[in-house]
Amino acid sequence: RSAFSTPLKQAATSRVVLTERQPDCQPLTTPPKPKEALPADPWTPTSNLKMLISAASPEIRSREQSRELSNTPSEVLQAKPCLQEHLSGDEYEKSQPSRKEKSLGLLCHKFLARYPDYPSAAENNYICLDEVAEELNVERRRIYDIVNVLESLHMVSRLAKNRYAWHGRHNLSKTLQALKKVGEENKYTQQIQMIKKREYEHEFDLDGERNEETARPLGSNEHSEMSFVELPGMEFRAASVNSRKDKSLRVMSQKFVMLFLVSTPQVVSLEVAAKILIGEDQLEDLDKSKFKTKIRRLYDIANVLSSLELIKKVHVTEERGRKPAFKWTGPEVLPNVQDTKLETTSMTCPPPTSESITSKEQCSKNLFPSRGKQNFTRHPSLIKLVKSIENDRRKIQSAPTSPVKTSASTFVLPLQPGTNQNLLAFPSKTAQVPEVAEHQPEGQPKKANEMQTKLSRSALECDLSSPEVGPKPEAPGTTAAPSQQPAPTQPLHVCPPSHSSVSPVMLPHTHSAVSYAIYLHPSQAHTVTTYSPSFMLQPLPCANGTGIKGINSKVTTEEGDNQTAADDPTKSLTAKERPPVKSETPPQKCLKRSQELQENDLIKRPRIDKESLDPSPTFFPSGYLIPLAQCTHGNKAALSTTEKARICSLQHTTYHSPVAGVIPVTASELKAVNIPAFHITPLNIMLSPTSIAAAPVLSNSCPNSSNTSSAQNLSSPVLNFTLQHIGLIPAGVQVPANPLLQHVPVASQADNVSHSSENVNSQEEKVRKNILQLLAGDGLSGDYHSFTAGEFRPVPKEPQEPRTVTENFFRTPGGPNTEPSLGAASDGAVRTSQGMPYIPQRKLEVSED
DNA sequence: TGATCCCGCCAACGT
DNA sequence: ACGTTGGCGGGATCA
Repeated sequence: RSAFSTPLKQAATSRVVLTERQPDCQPLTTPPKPKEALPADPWTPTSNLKMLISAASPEIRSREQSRELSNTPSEVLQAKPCLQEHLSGDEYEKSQPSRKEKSLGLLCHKFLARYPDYPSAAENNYICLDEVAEELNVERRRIYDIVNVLESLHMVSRLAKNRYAWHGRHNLSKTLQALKKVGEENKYTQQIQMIKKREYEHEFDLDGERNEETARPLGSNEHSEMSFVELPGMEFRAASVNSRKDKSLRVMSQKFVMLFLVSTPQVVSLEVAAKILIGEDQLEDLDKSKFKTKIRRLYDIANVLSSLELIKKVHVTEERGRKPAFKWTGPEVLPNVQDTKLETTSMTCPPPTSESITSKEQCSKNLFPSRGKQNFTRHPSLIKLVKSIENDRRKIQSAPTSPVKTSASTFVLPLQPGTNQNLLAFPSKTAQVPEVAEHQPEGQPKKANEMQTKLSRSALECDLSSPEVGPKPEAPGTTAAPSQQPAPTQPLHVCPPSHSSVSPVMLPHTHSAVSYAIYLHPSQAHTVTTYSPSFMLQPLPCANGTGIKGINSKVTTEEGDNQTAADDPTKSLTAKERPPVKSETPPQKCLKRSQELQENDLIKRPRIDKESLDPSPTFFPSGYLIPLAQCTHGNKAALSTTEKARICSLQHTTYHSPVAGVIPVTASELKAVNIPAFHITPLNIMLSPTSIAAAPVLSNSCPNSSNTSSAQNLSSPVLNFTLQHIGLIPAGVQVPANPLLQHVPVASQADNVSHSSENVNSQEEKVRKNILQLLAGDGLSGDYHSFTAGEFRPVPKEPQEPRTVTENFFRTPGGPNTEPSLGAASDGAVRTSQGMPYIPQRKLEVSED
């Protein structure tokens, strides 16, 4: 718990405030980054506002702020309480803050002003909901709204009960990449078009015919509920959070963002968004109230996103009239992320040893309160293991027959059909194999492997080098000396991720290096089997620019700034946001390469995908993406780096099932974390293999998944490969001996695995068996669940740590969870989505208010 | 009016 | 049983 509860308000400077706020911060750590140093006024409501204002980008909300804030500073708000007493009724009322002053957007600004965009790794920015609510003078409920949205962007993660960790924008680029990817996989673009088309049709020929076709696709698709998309790293928290059915805000927020990222003009009208999000749209009859509610929620989300300056409100004018819409003003999401910068260091970094320990300890302190040592202990063994794994992997890859490119392979989360757990998958911790159903058919040519390998290298380099994807944390001026803190490597903890593969599906990264894990609802899982056709459909996946179907829209912002074209994202970026991120030059090369590869793959593979399409098509992946946790999971990060490289190379495979989630951490993450080179220590490397291993394809196949020929397709080599990895994985996981991990429930069979590497072998065997079974078809059974990683919680010493995982993730039927299936699910029934025809475009104009 | 969206009831969850 | 989360939608404000 935070030590301080004292309100900062009064005397501190904004900066100070921050610092104080975070009791937990380590002294050493650099001070919070104050974004531009703010004036050091006493902390008064007013000052607060000022901060906000200054902080706030002018573009967004400028109007409101200027109006509201400037004129009636919120002083009123805070001051009021005192005044109130004296005032008579009317006066009192007058003094009351207007509705606007209480807006979520404003509140969000205040909230954001409290934390640096790019907090240094060292500092732990803990957020205590109670405190915040109190300080901001709002009910907690409101804070939840904000936090939930921030969480969807992985800007915060939940640590424990009333507590969240602030990550700022470090993970933002990754998150966005992941979201974009998922959005593409979901075919959101098509869905949007569909909707528009329908509307269009409606206009003219009222119902005439928009029969099923039109309707269908939509319904089928989205319906599914999604889960949350998580980035590797942040998962822990997610896990806990996810356990619940997070139905809305979080997920809705991610979906909403996805819409922006996939749509060409990057302008999304509320109406369309609501329909898609409802997914449900089942069949047309949206009921009004539902729709209305959705819209309400979208406003809530939009307000927060606006405060983050990721979107801004505009109006789209169509024939019908003006419709409220939002335009994306956030950073462009590049397919790949990569920066150069640290890589060298990271690569070079010496293995962790004593020093690492230190760092690690810090980490653990922050993130995981008590455990650290253990991990280290295991080191050596792990290393060996890793190496061996690596070797194997190499062999495999190089092998002529080399199995399908690993990249392609994906693991699917096996969710039980009935269960609700939406999200599960945890990458990390346990590896349970069981569920895996089949692996995917994608028989992709292997040649890719070779290339990949090569690429991977380069990619790695890139990744490594570019530490920050987005985040460059260091705020100028800020104290932090990233270097100082060793990265918290807690290597140990990390490991797990790979295994987790089990549950989560690993997606090959398409262009982006980003990895994410998607959690699906069980129901979805079935459906999902297929790969997303989207790729196929869209030959030009990435293009952000001109879109395919563009609507002619004119966007105008209020301020009249760049409003016009909705598109140039570049402009919009704020300096703050984009800090380091964009420097992608070097990386770009990598990207290009990877893309090229991808393209090739696409070309090659298309057929397969198509096939998959037919059957029951749609799947919309819904998931939650988790970014790597920064410090927390330093290890992972390390792993990820390696993987990343691979991924990078591999990415092409877009097609995977939407469901899958990628676990691997990206280099960027590391950067974000500010983890020093350490991460890359041998351990990491070692791990990476594992993580990679995870990649092997296993798709949860639905039993019926016609498309996937998974089993059949597996080549023995592949199978072996897969098995090996799988087997390894578990071992690896355990090795780390991270307490957390340990707890994680392992697959029933696997569970025994001891942490030590030695045990691995036996374990492997088990695993293999399981896998085989799965392949055979057993896997489908819903029983087993995924495991998860534990979540990290700050609280030291609580024994329960592990609990989260178990409980949440593993809920078994019968338990509390059994919840009503999502309504959606039922209807979600499958509808196939076929490619959507392009919709005739209408003219739209976007205007500002 | 229609667009926004604050407010807070109350259920699901967690402890 | 009680505290935390957060879905949800009535109805107040705004434009």
